Amino acid sequence: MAVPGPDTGRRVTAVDVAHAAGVSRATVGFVLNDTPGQTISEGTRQRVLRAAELLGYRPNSAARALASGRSRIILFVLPDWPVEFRLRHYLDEATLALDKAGYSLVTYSRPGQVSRPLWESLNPDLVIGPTPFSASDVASMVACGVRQIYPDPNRPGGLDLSLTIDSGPELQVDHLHERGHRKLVFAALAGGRASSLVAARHGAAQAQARALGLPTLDLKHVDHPGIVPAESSTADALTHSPTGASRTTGKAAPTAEDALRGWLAAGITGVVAFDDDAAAAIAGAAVRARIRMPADLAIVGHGDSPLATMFVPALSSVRTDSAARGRAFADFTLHKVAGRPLPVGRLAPKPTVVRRETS
Amino acid sequence: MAVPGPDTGRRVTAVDVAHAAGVSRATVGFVLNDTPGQTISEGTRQRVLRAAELLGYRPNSAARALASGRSRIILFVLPDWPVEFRLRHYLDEATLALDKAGYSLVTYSRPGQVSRPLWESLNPDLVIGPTPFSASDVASMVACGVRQIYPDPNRPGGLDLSLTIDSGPELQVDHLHERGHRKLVFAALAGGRASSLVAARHGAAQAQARALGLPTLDLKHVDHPGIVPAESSTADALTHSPTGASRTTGKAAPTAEDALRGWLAAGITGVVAFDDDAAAAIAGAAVRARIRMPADLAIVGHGDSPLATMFVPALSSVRTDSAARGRAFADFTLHKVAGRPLPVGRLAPKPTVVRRETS
DNA sequence: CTGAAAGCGCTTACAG
DNA sequence: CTGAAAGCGCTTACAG
Repeated sequence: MAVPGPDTGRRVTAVDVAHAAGVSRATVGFVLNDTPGQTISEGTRQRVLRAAELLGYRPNSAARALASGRSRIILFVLPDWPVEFRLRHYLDEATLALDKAGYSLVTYSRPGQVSRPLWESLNPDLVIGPTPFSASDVASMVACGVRQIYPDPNRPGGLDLSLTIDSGPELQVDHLHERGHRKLVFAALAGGRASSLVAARHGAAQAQARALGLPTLDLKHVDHPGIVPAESSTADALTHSPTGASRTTGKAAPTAEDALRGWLAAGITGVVAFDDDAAAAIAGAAVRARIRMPADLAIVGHGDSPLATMFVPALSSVRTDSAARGRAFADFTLHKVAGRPLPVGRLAPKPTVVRRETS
Repeated sequence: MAVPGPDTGRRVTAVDVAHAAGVSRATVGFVLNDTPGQTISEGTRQRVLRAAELLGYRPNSAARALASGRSRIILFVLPDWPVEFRLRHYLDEATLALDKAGYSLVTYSRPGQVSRPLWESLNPDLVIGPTPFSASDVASMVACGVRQIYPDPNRPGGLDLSLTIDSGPELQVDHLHERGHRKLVFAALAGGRASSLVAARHGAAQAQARALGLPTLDLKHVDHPGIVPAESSTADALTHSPTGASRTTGKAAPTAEDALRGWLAAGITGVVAFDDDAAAAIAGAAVRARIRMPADLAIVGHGDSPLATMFVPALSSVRTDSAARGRAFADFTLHKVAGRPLPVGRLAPKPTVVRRETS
């Protein structure tokens, strides 16, 4: 009888390990899963472990999922909007922490209408995303046996663990305030798809401005040719031309430089940018308009992307500890799948302002 | 007897559908899977389809995978290096095309040493990555029953479908050549992790320079404070300070501006950048050194990232049709899982140069 | 301390 | 044209 192994075609199963170790199949499972409530003699344990190692045994996860009813897979549905640069650190840390607990993290960016969303083929134990799922998505997940969904469709209103909001906007406002700026605007790129996130960050910045006794902090949209607009929001759009010359716009939109000068004329001296892309677009327009930074206009971005250090002038920006947030995410997830209540008083990692040349 | 459905806790199975449609369980499978070689009467077919629809039946993918031995999952292992901005378009298109054929695409960025790599929990039919897998990874995949691995570990040497190399470097050289530049360098950021990709692109650029009768195109590494170096490559490093003032470097490295002037003094007028980050770092140094672009120095990036349009001056860059490449990837994958040979003469989508202000 | 056995929900020859 | 039945490789009460 050929011993199954890396050489033969057939995959090694628990039966093979049981044979090799001279025990029953169930015992193999007990040893390998550290099943509680079983008392296995140390000798048996070692024999099983050694046999499994020797044969290169890997449990078949489909069989395991079918028998146990749990896949040990966590599905993370990525947001629609461009993901921040540091998401990878975040996910790497979360993956590591979940792996230690025996879970696998799968990230999913769902394009348009697929016929089989990933939760259908993966049978995840838990699905989590940054924004609420549509009713039909929830129904589909439930039909696929997903036990836990976050944000919880039964308690709409918000995430238990905020993946999208940090205290960045507050910090941006504080920073500009400390440096003597009083009249601020909140600026985002027109055509970005993260409208809910823009609104949330703008709201947070506004609240902080109010708390500091500053005037109302308006939301301005900044056009940029590199960005394809999703919906036109021409109201307060600021058009930016890459060359300052080759403009073919039909509408008589003000040039970016003119608009910026308008801001300055209105007494605005500080810009809270939604993200570093918006900060760069505005800083670029300021460079072309020969507006001095930070003397005439101060700008603080959000995300601390490579763009912030690359840009000339280098962009001040808010940095978050992505790795710590990734671990917090894993922590949240593990508590949920285990059905344990979340410990109270856990601290979200605090972001910091990295000051560079624009503030 | 309660009819199982969205309301009851129990998940709907094929047995429920069979009951509702008044047929056997096997027939349900035949209808839903369009099993070839079965002749089902139209009436039966419709009854089954309607019952499945009504009950919201979703096949249990774990059971299906266990019984059939195929998971219909494709695992895409992301490269180690920062992924290009347009990867998302690429993956979205690939996901869509694979979905149509009944397959799911899962992307995987593996952090450090996890105890259970994703191919262990997913049982993918095929694993594909941009660079060859280590021997231990291959062994692990084989032990987990992965049938197909690309790049093929048995035929080392390269990908059948190039995910990493396009004809971008050739185009960059052509573009600079057309615009009258003769002495060029190839520049990458020091500390980037994509060393194999840097070498490949540099090689392609060099070959094209040779074909055009240009002098040898050296590889230069550019330091940038925003990038954490993986390995030090101090040999020909170019240090870039974000403020031009607050430098605390111990070593007496030349300033970025000085180094750039060195290039100019050596007669170099064109830079083929590995990616847009490298292009931006060099363009930024040029701005600070008051070197005119493209009059004194022309730069062409690669990837056409948002950075290229954001930067001042806006960066010329090579753009690839990511969506078309994503479809080509799906096509490749589907041929492989079906065991069909790849049609010959398929064309990789051709990239183009987007000329902006640096060339 | 260990094993025999049922069951998870499918697929797939095989038999009518 | 349709159904009865074995089998995929696990987990998990249950019985010794």
